[in-house]
Order: sequence, then structure tokens, then C-alpha cells
Amino acid sequence: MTEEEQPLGLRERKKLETRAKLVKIAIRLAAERGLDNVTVDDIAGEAGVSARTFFNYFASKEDAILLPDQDPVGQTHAIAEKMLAAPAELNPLRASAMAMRPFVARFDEEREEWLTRISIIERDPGLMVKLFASQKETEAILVEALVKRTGLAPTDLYPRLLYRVIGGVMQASTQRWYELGGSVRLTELFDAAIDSIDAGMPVPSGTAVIEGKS
Amino acid sequence: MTEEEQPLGLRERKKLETRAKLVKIAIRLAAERGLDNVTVDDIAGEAGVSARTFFNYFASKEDAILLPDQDPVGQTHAIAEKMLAAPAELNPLRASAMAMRPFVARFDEEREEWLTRISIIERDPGLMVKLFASQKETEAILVEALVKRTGLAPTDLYPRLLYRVIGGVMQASTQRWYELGGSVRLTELFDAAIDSIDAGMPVPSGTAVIEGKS
DNA sequence: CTGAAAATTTGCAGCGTCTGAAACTTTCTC
DNA sequence: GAGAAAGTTTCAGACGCTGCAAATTTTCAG
Repeated sequence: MTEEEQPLGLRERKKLETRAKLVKIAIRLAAERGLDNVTVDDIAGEAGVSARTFFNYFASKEDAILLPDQDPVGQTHAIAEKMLAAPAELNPLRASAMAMRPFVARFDEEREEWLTRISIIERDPGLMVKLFASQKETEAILVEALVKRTGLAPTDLYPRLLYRVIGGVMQASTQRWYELGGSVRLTELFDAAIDSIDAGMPVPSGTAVIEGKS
Repeated sequence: MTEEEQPLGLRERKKLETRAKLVKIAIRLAAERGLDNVTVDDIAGEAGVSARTFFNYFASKEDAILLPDQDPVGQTHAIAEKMLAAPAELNPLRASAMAMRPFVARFDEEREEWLTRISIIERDPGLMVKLFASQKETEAILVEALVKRTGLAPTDLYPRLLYRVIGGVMQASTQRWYELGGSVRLTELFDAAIDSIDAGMPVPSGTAVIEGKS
């Protein structure tokens, strides 16, 4: 997956390979035994590199599971830009949801990989949170975008609240997606959750997608 | 503060003392230098106990900052009960908010202590999240209560979504409360945030408490 | 093709968190 | 006061993670 032939030097290609290999092994081992029962030595050893090298690629063991991508900050900026580029008639909630779409869609596109990843994350309580709302940097970027979009003061509660709400929506819908084995598109669950927020969190009644009725 | 004379044995009293001492020292040192620059040895040493003993009281260094209380699970159950005991005419969001009240009010009651705590938490990204939504057990208890209250299926997205939303409300309002130096009651900020949720997250306009206008 | 420059990997020493187990000390109970 | 119960300490050790300097690999100019 994601095979794109680019004119990369040997060095770059090897780095990509090593990184991908580490991610793959980390995921497989953690899925088998739980992340706590996998050491960095295990992962590095199986990948044929030293443990020290593992840490040249990932700042922590968790990161090999949570941040397979090279540039999370860049991705966050991309989301922030989409947020600002969304049609003016959308309220911030809807604009945020639209901005998140491509990110959410990736779960459906790389379904198996993400399902495995989440099976690991689910066992460890704090990981799901880290997956979405971990970095202080991430928060800063997105909250700033919301401040711009709304024209509110940077200290206003609203942008931060919305940021956390979106994070909650991601977490809850991803969890449900995982339970359903990915049989329903995450984008649908995500949209349903956003609708719930938009409606002020009324008790749902008979919403097939949410309740999982046939 | 919180001095209640109870017929506790010497043993129990000493334990309470030690625990309180560890919390106090941990908070003071972390506020001074940041949690990362405080070792468990520092804390234990200053408290006059061994590092091993520290870990008999707290499962991790963070916990001395985040979980000063002895029985977080019990507290969570208390919240769950209040959730179920709330007037039937309240929707789940309002019922949850009401159930959270005593917990939220404690921040205002023990203002200085919490402000210091939050000053520590704010520096470390993931801590704020852990403060509210850390344990898998906490989630299970509260989500189960919401399932009961709503009569929805245990797998329904709604209860978990609401749980995360409430967590987000707590995080955002607490952050704002800290910024304001506790000059506004957290309960007010919390209620304002709940109102935002209830209204479907519309862009606020001229809400004094939220924007911090005089 | 060659040799120096640049980037990457590695070994190693070391700090800090956290755990289990056994020995030791304090408190409780009768 | 003696034994039981509970708490504390010491110790050994696994593991995560970091800085640093040496060794290796890739690149690139000539």
C-alpha cells in the first residue's frame, strides 16, 4: 500500500523502509502480546537494527504504533488550512468536521491496518487519547485556526471546547468503528456523532448507524 | 484543610500523613521546576521515606499530582449514582452536568491547591487528559451509568460520546479557569460550556463569562 | 573510480521509572 | 508483652530513553 515511485536516493529509500519495517513489526508484536509485553529490543532486534536506532526514528515506543507517519505536524497544518478554507456558511463545528474528513477517511482506506492498531490502543487506556489529542502543538495549531475562523479572542473558551469536542467525537466513533470490525464506514459514524453534537446531544432514538440495528 | 477528627488508629493516621506529605512535596517541587525535573527520589527523600514507599502510595510519579485522593473509583461511583438519581426530566447532558457539580465545586473550594496543580499539568501535554479521562475503569463506570439512564444498548455510540464530551468540557473549562487565575468560579465556566454543548456548539457572541469581558 | 564530506547507525555509559521479593520495623490485638 | 498484621526498606533488575563518540554507509565532486 502507498507505493509511489519517487526519485529517492538510496539513503532515503532505506530510511523509509526501516521506518515501515519498525512500524509493521511493532504493530504485529503488540497485537499479539500487548504493547507492554513488547520491548524496544524485541522490535529493533526483529527489524535487524539496534535499539538505539529505533529511537532515532521514534521518540517513544508508543509512537511506533500511534504515529506511523513522518510528519504529524504537517498533517495538522493541513487540517487547519481546510478548516479555514471551508465554505463561509458552515458553522465552526461543520467546518471542523469537513476539515477532518480526509483524515477520517484514511481509517476506512487503510482499514485492516487501523483496526489492528486500535486493537492495541484499546487495551491501553491513555493511548486512544494520545492518538488524537496528544501534542500540545497539535492543540495550538487547531485552536488557533478556530480562533481565526470564529474571530473570537484567543483566550475564549469556545475554540478550545470545540477542539476537545471534536477529539471526543473522533475517539468515540473510532471506538465504535472498531467494535463493528470496520463493517460500517468510520466516516458515517463520525458524521453521525457530529450530528449529535450539532443537535445538542439529545438522546438518540432508532438511529440505525449509531445503535447498530440491522 | 479537610481536618476531620475521626477515630483512626495510629497506623491509618500515619498513612494519611505520609500520603499528604508526598502530595504536598510533589506539588511544590513540580511547580518550582516542572515535573520532569523532579525525581521520585527527590520527593521521597524530602518526605523522609524511601523511593519504594512512594510507589506503595502512588502507581506513578504523575499520580501524586493527579490523584491526591485515596479512592478515585469510589468517587466515580458517586458521580454515577448522582447521574442516575438526577430528576427524570433532565436530559443525559444536564443530568451528567448535575452529577459532576460536587466534583467541579471542589476546584473552587480548594482553589489555590488546584491552581498550582494545574500549573504543573499545563506544562505537560497529556496530563490534563489523564486528570479526567484516564482510567479505563472510570470510563466503564460512567458509560454504564449513562447506558442505564438512557436505556440505550451498551454498545451505542451515544453514551461514550457523551462521556468524552463531558471530559472535554471539564478540560476546556478548567484550562480557562486556570488562565483566569481562578477569579471566576469553575462551576460558572463549566455551566457555560455545558450550555454551549446543549445549544449545539453555536458560535458564542458576547457571553461575558466565556469571553472574559469585564 | 576515488576520496573526502555528510548522514546514519551503533555501542556504551548512565539516569530515571517502576516492580518483585525478602528482610526488617512498627502497630495492632489479645 | 507476644504474636499477628501491616507497612517500610533494601536490593536486584528490567525497561525506556538520552547523549556522545566511534564506526559505517551513502553521496558527490573531481
